[in-house]
Amino acid sequence: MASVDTIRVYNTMSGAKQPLAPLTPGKVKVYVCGPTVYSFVHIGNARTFTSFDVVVRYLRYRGFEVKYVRNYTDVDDKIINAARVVGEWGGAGQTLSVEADGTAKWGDQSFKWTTDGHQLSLISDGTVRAEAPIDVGADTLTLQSAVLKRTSPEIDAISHAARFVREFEQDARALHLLEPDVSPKVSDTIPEIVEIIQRLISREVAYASKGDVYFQVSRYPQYARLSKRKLDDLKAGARVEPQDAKREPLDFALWKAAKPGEPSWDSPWGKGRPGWHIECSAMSNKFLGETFDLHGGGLDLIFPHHENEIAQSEAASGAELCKCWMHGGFLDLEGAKMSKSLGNVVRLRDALARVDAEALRYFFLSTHYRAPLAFTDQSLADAEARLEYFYETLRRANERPAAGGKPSAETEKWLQQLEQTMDDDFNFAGALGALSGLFGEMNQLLDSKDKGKANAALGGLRDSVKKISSVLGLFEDDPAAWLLRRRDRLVQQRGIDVSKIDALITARNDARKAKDFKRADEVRGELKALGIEIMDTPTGTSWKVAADQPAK
RNA sequence: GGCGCCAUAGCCAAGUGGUAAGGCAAGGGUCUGCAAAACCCUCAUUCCCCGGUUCGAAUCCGGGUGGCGCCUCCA
Repeated sequence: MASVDTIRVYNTMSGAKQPLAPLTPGKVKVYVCGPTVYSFVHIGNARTFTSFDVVVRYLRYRGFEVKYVRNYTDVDDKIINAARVVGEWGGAGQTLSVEADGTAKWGDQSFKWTTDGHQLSLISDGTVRAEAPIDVGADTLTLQSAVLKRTSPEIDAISHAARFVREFEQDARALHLLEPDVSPKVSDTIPEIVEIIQRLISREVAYASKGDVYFQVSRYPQYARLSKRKLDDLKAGARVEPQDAKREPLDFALWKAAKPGEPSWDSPWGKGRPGWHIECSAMSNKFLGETFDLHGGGLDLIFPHHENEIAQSEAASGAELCKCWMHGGFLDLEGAKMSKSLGNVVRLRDALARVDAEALRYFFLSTHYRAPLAFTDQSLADAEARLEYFYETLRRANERPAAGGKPSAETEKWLQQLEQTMDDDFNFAGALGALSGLFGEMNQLLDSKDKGKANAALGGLRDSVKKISSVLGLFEDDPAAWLLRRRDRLVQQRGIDVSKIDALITARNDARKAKDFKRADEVRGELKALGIEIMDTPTGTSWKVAADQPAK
């Protein structure tokens, strides 16, 4: 094992890379902000989770014992709001059907929807088509001046959240995300949350007011040092809702008094539920202690989520929350960050139906985790084509006798390059460069005339690829199976008639046997016109779907 | 308005003081009955523009221009 004190990580707090230097040598404690489970996760979430998945995998590859915690926020305004509108709403002779998956139907029109708890917005083609104010107490919606009453039983927020925890788990498996060591939920952490809030009150940085509890930002002078904001600037933009029981505009809720129909728990301040940020303070403290090594999340969590987390945790414990703050860059869709309020969001599940999971991972790894990444059909198609190259190479390598063996000097060089580049703040794109070198070498060996020598070298190379595979979460499938599955998917997407292809290939091979090459080439042309490429190999003729158009 | 990030070939993208990784596309070649795949070669005297520091800058500093993000829920 190479020296492991060379890993450097960019810390948002300092704005610079720093040595990893774990609190306990050889062990790394990682906390990643997981999904708020109000609906299906989108590909932007998926990118962030994949980034930290690779970070954890790499640290383990480097010999660290990693404790990886990624939470589920299953108690939250967005969940409550979503659960409240999901279901059937009737009136005016029409039915509004609001589905948990984020789609809605009004008559024969289809929409995506969002809600802020006060109104339901129906969106199509990125434009809000209708807004329906919600009358919570009366359980009615007003859509285009028609008053709609709920006609299906309301889903409670907790089971709505539980469903999307399961959906997330399914997506995570499909994306080959490692299971974290602990995946805590807010609903399982209420006592710890209450306890930390009590401590904040006793330290006089928090106060109870009308059943709510607020963190008093002015009592925590170090506030906003992660986002590097000036308190005066924040005050200028702070919102004060009339019903708020806050002392000062910047104060934020640790505990919210229960409103009718909301999930709630008993507390010293009456029935209520945690505010948005406190759960991460409680969960990280419960499973990783007062101070841990790495805290990850998307760029957009810096303010206010992580800022508030720091304030709560550090005010409560008096200790530094974490040594290094890592933030993943956004995934851009059509030149802009995906915006839920406009409904231009691609769900991970939909993306996985179109493109191979490992191709999606490869795409996520094609640039540095902190840089923006544009989600386009072309880049996805490129990723899948590249993955096909890797798998084709591995398939060929698998046909050789499985001879163990030491990695060649050449292989060692590529491995070293991969480690060097990953050591420098997990440079994914750099790692992919080293990967290309490795596969180039493998193909050279596979093409080599000196089979004995090649097979010996191939053994060591294959082991090296396997190691890298575990780091990147790529090439986890059987190569032949992957290639076949991809072909099947393309066949289905393009509506290709396989029996026709088989017949044409047979016809061509008959022609070839008869040395009628003119006819054989004609058949090749016919197949080409169908979007099929054929390969003559020593073991027969195989075919694939030409990748001449982006995967749709 | 406040704060911050980014700008490298036709496209995607590494590189943060020592003379431009890698991928796609393109052109040439090897192999092949012909192809495909694979492999080899070629493909940025130059890193948005203008100044400055330095023996030396894509990399540091100053000033522009262009794009994006956060400041409200967001991965």
